[in-house]
Amino acid sequence: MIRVLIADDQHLVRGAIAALLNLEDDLNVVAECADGDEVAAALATHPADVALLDIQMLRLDGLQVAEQLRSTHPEVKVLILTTFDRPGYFRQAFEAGASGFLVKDAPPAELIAAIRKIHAGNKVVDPKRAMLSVESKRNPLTEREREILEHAATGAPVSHIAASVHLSTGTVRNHLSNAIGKTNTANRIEAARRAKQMGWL
Amino acid sequence: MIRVLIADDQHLVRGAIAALLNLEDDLNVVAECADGDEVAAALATHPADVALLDIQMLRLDGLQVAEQLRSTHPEVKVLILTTFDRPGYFRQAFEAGASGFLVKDAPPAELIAAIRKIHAGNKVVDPKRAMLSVESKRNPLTEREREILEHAATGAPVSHIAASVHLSTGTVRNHLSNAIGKTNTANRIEAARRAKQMGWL
DNA sequence: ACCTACGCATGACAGTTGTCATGGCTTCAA
DNA sequence: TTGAAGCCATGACAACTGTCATGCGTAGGT
Repeated sequence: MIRVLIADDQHLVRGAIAALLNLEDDLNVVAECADGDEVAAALATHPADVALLDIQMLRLDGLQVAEQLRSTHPEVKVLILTTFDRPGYFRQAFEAGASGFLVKDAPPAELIAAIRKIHAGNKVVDPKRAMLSVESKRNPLTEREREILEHAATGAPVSHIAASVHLSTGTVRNHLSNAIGKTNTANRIEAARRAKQMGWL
Repeated sequence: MIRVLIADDQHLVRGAIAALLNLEDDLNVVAECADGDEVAAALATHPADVALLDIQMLRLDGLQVAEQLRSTHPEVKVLILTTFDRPGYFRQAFEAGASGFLVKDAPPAELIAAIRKIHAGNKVVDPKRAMLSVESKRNPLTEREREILEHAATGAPVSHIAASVHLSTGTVRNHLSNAIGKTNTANRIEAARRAKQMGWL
């Protein structure tokens, strides 16, 4: 019997996936978490073999949880789930110690198969995605550029960004200009979009 | 036995919800659709009592399908499902003839209860959301403003927008300026975000 | 027929943004 | 120690953006 933990911020999806998995004779959902920061506590009372972690969670995202589990619960295998298939996620997932990576667009049978494979000690890798990942480069943005780009994504003018980061407007514009260059885009908005898409943000 | 159709572009979520519903003795998932434009065909071969429609679908979204079903299959009750709880969606759902509206964040039991209520001829309304909806105004944007704002959301410069809409740059800027005014924001980016949030886009 | 709302367009002005050159400061590795 | 890389800052220029006044045409409603 494979014990499964599910972490996903959408209650309905979480419950539905649990129902799906419990239909399998060899799978048993032992815990459900609405956010990443509940995972550790859940594992303490409900030990699991495989953790299904959604990337998009409010307080602590799936990648961070995976990173955490690697040291605190190395016996728990991690399968990262995500709604959006961004190139950077794939690499980040495995860097964080995950054993598998699956998009929510995949057929249910694939999820079930993936859980079994992972439990058996194998990695679950989509060849197509793996190829893409090789091409996608590592985050070229500096800490500051990331920080400022995040503010820019909200549409805030330079003056606001500068104020909230405690920098001069000139410096902010320099950082933005750098980010625009590195993302190969034409303005801060596209830069922010691209960076997010690449998983750099 | 209540026959249910599910339309959601994420295969895993679709299948999982189906599994969840099939656990109930009085519910039976008779069809699954990956996009809104498959619903009509599915209903032709698999008549259903209740249609679960996700708003976010690529080719034909849940609201459009609801609108369509109102005339072509008035006997099918519609329950709109959505990931994002935007004020405008709620109103739009009922304007499109839906019998219920549920966020994917709701507990699974609530979905099941909602389906039964709807099948019994009742409307499913979350009181909190209904209150919000009263306050939220109807879309004040004109067709053109919407169209241009959508382009602006991608970060494209005015010149690009103008080219792809076949207008002069001056006109585009006027439309944007109007949209910015109507959304009570400071620039096109914030305007686009606000409009999306309000369900105006 | 008249008013209103919408779409389209220009031109002009001020403000914001992207780029560049340049310089000073720190940290880290060769 | 020297150099590279990052961070911060100025100042200046060109380009882009938001606003406003003004005008014309078309459709809808009264």
